[in-house]
Amino acid sequence: MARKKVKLEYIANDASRRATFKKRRKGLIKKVSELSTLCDVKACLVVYGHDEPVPEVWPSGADAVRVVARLKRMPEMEQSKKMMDQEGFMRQRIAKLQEQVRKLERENREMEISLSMNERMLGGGGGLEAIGVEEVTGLAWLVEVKVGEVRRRIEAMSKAAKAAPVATSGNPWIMDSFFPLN
Amino acid sequence: MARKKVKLEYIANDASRRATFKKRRKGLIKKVSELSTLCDVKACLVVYGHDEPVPEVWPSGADAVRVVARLKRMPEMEQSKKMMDQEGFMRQRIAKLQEQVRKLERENREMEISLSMNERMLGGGGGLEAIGVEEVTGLAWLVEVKVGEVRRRIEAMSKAAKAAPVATSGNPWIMDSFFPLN
DNA sequence: CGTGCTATTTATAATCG
DNA sequence: TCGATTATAAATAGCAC
Repeated sequence: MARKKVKLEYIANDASRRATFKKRRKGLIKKVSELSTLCDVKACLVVYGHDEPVPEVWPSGADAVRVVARLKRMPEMEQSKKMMDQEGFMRQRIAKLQEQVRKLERENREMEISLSMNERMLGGGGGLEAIGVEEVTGLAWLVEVKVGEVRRRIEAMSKAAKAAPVATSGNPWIMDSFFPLN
Repeated sequence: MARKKVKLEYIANDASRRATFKKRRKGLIKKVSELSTLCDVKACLVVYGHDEPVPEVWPSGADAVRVVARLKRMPEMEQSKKMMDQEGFMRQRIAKLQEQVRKLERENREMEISLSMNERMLGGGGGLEAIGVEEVTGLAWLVEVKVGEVRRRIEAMSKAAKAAPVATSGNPWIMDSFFPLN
């Protein structure tokens, strides 16, 4: 933004790129802090330098880093969903298990609702751009519970598989069951 | 940065603050993406809006959030019917089923506790401001830990499967792809 | 409340020492 | 390579609808 308009693409020239990086990162951090001050909102910026071992973080590291780290891992979970998804492994016996689990899940859900931590999020159906502090807090617990359920199911599956392996034609672990796309 | 120089302090005027927030957050996100593009560095920005139910996250904030939402939405688990089961695979699973049910029931109890804790945090008549980055971070960390547990569980299953192979047409067990360590 | 539209303030790309 | 300088590109505060 100065003597010349810059194209939005990778700056090949090494020196220029590094200079630009330093300047812009500095400006960015300033901007974030300003926004936070002016509007009193929580915000976090993390910038990993190519050669720098420790990323630049605002505000003071630890906390922000963890939050961001977690956030960045979420997409991986999405991948995990696809991974385990394949074609039938064990299909019919679990019906009853499902029933009971579902029942318990329903109870869980009712509690969740009672916590009123989500109609907004779930309501959008997909227009989720961000999570508020309240939502994150609520979600943390919710996720914990859900993850716990999944873990237990997996445990059961593991034991079952060891006890009586079965030949399958496809990929057995249909994770969509755990992480439905919709 | 315009008609008048702005003081670096909380903007008391509600309307002005909101307007400024929207404008600056937008600009900030643009800046982050530009830096990332120009210098090819990893960066992440998270902005929690006060009134905004949804915080803005860059990059792929939407995706991350969507995943969480999906977890939360995990209601019916209809597809889970396909999940396990193949040909009479788990038969005496009832026992384990019951065991799982017990565990889920325990979870319900735990959740009730969580619920009360959560209410306390969220309570106070909209005193959401009371929730600091600390709390959110802690919860986020908890979730991360839980997710890690599941991942390890799945890895263990993967090894077990290799030890006692099951005929498959694909290559279902590349868990590292699903749960990259990094 | 959101949408534009300037007038100015900032952020910076290029340059210089 | 690193600041300091400067000419421009961007961002945006205050207004008008």
